[in-house]
Amino acid sequence: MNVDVFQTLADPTRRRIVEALKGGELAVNDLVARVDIQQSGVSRHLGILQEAGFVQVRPEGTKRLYSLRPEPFQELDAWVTGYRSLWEARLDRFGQALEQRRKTRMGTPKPEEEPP
Amino acid sequence: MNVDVFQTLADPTRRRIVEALKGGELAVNDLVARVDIQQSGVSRHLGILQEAGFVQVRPEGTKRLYSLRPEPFQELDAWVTGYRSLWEARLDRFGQALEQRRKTRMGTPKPEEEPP
DNA sequence: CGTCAACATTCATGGACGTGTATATACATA
DNA sequence: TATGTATATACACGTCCATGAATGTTGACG
Repeated sequence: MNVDVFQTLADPTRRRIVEALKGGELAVNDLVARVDIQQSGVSRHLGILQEAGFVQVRPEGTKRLYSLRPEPFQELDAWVTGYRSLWEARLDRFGQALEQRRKTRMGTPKPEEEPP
Repeated sequence: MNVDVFQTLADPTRRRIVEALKGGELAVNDLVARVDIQQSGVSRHLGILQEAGFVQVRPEGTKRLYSLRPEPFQELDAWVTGYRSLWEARLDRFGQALEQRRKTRMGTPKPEEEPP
C-alpha cells in the first residue's frame, strides 16, 4: 500500500486490467487474453496493483483469482472531491436540481455567470 | 489535451503544483517557491499540465498567471464513478435522494453507516 | 514420482521522463 | 537602446520502469 494511486494507474495496461476486473474476479490467464502483453508482464502488473491495494487474490486450485478492492478508488474519490468546487461551487449553494441541467453547458471555460 | 489524466498526475511535483493552484491563480515564481525544483522544471511541468488541460494561462505584464480548469477533474470523477459501486452498491440501489443529502456534510466524508 | 498447467520471479534491455545547467524570448522601465 | 525581471526552451544526463525471454515454484492428476 506504499505506492501512490496515481502512479499505479498511470500505466495503461494496468488500467486495462482494472477495467477488466470491474466485471468480477478473473484468473491471470483470463487477463492475459484481454491485454496484449506477455503473461509475466501481467503477473508483474498484478503484483504492483496488489501492493497498491487495488486487487486481492484468492487461490483456487492452481489458479489465482484476482478481484478489485474499494480502498484506492475511495482515496481517489476523496482526492477529486477536493477539486469539485471547480465546477460545482455555485451550484452547491444553489440546489441539486440544477446540477443535472449542468450537462447542457459542460464545456464552459468561464466559471463566472450570474443567474438573476 | 492528448496526454491522459493519470499519467499527468503521476508525478508528485505536478500534483503539488495542482494543489497549490487550488487556492487560485499563481505566477510561475510563486510555484517555484512552493516546489523544491528549479524554475525550468516548473515551467516544463506547467506545459505538461496545460497540454493535459489541467491549467490555463493568463499573461499579466511580464508574469504569467496559471489557474486550474475543471475538465480533467470532471473526467477523473467520471472514471471513479464507474467504480463507485465497489463501496456504494447498497446505497446506489437506495436512491439518489440520499446521495444528494450527503453534500450537507461535504468536508467530513465518513461513508460508513450500517443499514439493518 | 513424473508431468503438465498456472502463475511468479529473475535478468537484461530499450525507451520514456524528470531534473539541472545554460540559453533564449518577452516584457517593463530607465 | 540598454538592463533587469519573468518565463520558456534546448541540451545532456541519470534513473526509473515496462517489456520479453528464460527460469523457478506450486498445485493437480496419472
